[in-house]
Amino acid sequence: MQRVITALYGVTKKLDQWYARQLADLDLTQGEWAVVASLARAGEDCLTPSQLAELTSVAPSSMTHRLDKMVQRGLVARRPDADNRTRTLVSLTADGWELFTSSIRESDVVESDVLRGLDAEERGELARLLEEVIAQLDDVDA
Amino acid sequence: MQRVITALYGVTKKLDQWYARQLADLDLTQGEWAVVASLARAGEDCLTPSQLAELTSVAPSSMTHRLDKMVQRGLVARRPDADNRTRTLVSLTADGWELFTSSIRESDVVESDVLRGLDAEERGELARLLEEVIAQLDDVDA
DNA sequence: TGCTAACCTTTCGAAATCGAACGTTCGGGT
DNA sequence: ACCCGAACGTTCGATTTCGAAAGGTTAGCA
Repeated sequence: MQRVITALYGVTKKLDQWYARQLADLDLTQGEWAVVASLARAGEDCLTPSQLAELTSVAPSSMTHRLDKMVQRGLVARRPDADNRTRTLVSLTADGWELFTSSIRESDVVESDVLRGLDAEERGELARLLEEVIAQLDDVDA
Repeated sequence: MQRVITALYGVTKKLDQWYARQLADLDLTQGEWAVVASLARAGEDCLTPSQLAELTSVAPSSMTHRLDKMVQRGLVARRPDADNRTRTLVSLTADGWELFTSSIRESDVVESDVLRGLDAEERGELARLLEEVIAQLDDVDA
């Protein structure tokens, strides 16, 4: 079913363009936004650079540089883990949180625009099918 | 519906890993494969570097370098367009075609693996929903 | 014809990314 | 107590990518 894969990449390509446009206003890279969003989702728990690299599909060495920039900009903070001194914990600063909460509204608008063509039932069905595919892929990986 | 977007990116992320693994055997980048596939899909018609850049979501200047490497490797060929001399036409060489046809079988295997969890009807439904979303996004762009 | 605006490709410097190697630290085994 | 393998973050050099500017070509228009 080449058709499914083509459609999949078509949607994500469009979606990337959407996000790139929105993020340009915030002077943020998609990768940097992925870091902010990951940390926000983690909530109180901090994440390590390795975890962030894994979550955002990037090499650990790239994450080092990315975090350097974001620390310098005051969005995130690094601090050593008291329990395991090989680890470093990364967390959102107050500015980072503010940037997240202020831009999440825009993001909501985007998502509703993206899915405007589908009613609630169709959205649920789409999510279900995609999650089914993910589950299969997870099994194959393991 | 954050759930849909999350699932979407989840699938494409897994899918990218899949393709990266398969392509590693051919010593090909995903970007290079995208060029080969685009040219193959175009068939007899040649494509310009700009078109390839657009199709593969990359800057034109990046495509120049990418094509340099692929020409040197003998996968594609550049030749001037007789009708419009600002244009350059890119086409697959015999080696490029061979690489495409030989690897397309692997690709088919991958895709059937990816969608193993869905029956024919579900696949059709998934494709339909995704294409609906694309149509909406196209409208918004225009 | 001559001129201008637009387009296509390439070149160039800057930035991001990657893979490999390194130093440090943790945990298990002897 | 000691050593060794594994994990973690970082540094380094090489590769890839991007944005801006340059060079060359076409099409429209006076």
